[in-house]
Amino acid sequence: MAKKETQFVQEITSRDVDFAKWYTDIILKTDMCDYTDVKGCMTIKPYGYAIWELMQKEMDQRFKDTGHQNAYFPLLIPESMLMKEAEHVEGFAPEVAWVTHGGNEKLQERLAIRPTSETIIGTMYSKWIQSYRDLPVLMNQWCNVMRWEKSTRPFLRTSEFLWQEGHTAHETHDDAVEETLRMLDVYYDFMVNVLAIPVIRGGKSESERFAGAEATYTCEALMHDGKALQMGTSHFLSDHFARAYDIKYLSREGKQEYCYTTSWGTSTRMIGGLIMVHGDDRGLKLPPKVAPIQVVILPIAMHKEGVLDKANELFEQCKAAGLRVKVDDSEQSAGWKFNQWEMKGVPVRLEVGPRDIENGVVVAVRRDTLEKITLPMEGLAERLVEMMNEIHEGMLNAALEHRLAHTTTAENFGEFMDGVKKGFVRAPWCSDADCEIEIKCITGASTRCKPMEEDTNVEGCKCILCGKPAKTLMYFARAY
RNA sequence: CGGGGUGUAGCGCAGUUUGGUAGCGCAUCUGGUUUGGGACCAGAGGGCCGCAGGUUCAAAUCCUGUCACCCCGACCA
Repeated sequence: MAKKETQFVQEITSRDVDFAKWYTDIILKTDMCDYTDVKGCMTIKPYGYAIWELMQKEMDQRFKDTGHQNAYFPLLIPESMLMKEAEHVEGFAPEVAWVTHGGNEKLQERLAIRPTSETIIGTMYSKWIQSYRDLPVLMNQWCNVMRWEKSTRPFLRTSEFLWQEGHTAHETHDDAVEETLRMLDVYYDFMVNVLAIPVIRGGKSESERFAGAEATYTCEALMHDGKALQMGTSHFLSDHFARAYDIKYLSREGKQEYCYTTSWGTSTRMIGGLIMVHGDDRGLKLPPKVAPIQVVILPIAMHKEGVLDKANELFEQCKAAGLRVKVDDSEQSAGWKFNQWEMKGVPVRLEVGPRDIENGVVVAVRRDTLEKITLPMEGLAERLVEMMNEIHEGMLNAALEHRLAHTTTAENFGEFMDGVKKGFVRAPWCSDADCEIEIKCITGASTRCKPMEEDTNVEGCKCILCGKPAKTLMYFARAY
């Protein structure tokens, strides 16, 4: 017994001992991804990609439900096109990868590999939009983008990554703001109700804003090690890009007006968030809605008569109930399979052995609580469907509890310093960019967001660092 | 981009100081016994020692260059 436990520890580094090593152990050993020899790029293997596909499906449905359509725009952006919005260029220039040759010939104009598509989509929109009757334009693109990052980490920050970027154009300022917030809410709904990650919605500080945006809203999650992760952003671009890319329409009053545009995106980075929020020393822990396998059936002593048949019977029953289910009839010892599927994060494991068959029951083991529950075979699938919801709720609550336990409200700088070591810190802040930089230098914490669901009125309070009158309550944290 | 570290079988590593036939554990394959928390016995396969130059009779080992990855900073809409 003792020996077996030791062997397990050797396989995955303990989460509390070395969080970074634990993270890479999990993604490599659960077959989610692999490194390639291309700088900062990774291969997403079938198990990781299956999770992404489930995320895509859930998000895409939400985009459709809010009136958006999918489209596809080119990977390569001519340099001159990219250069039109000054602030945008300045923000992205350091991380753009360039195509300089076509075959053997040097190109007259370099082509940027898209770091994001505002510029090329803006260019297309200017051709497509003529009249207020064409508005709003609500499109989304599923694609890859490339940003030449200096340091990379699988899923969290890679040179190339998969994402979705929504781009919309509207008649009025208010319409665009409304869209920006609507999509933030779609993200929130997705993260809470699909990923079981309780995120904080809010506005970014000026310096953390998207290059060229008037306002950036974010969903911020707290990882188990107390660092924050920006899970998704929604930008109100005002008429900045419309002016740069000449997106104009003839108004109801017969005048040429600039559109107001938005953009919003989420990426495979969320997979990293999923791991770091829910995972434990046994490995991955997947919320049922994005688990490629929701129920794994393990026949015990499977060569004994009737065992495999019963397992397959249960498989059919679960499948008919709409569960993603698998029978593991591989020639491994039962103990090995237990650990393997726990590591892969499968929400429920069913054990079926001769003893169970005799008694007309199966043993179900929940991945989130490791609780063993004996269930009658009768009505099993229905019970499991319910259990999926219970697991989702359980995981969401556990993550929320962890977040609340690692969120402090700082009244002085000493409390701020202590709080930053633990997780989120709520503090009154002057909104000054220099003060923000200083806080980051001293504590390593950056501003995460001005929360939308909390009272941010700090009238009469002083800024946590500089002591000047505070303008707002702000969330701070060290971040990925 | 600075400071440190690592590249040897699918994974984890030894061997490098002092040049001399490529090693270990796990995994894999074959056959058999097993299976309720990481099973056992017997046998087998697997390598351009990151890549490119150089020194040498001889290089995983010494020298030069280069690439990639990891950690700490800086950077990161």
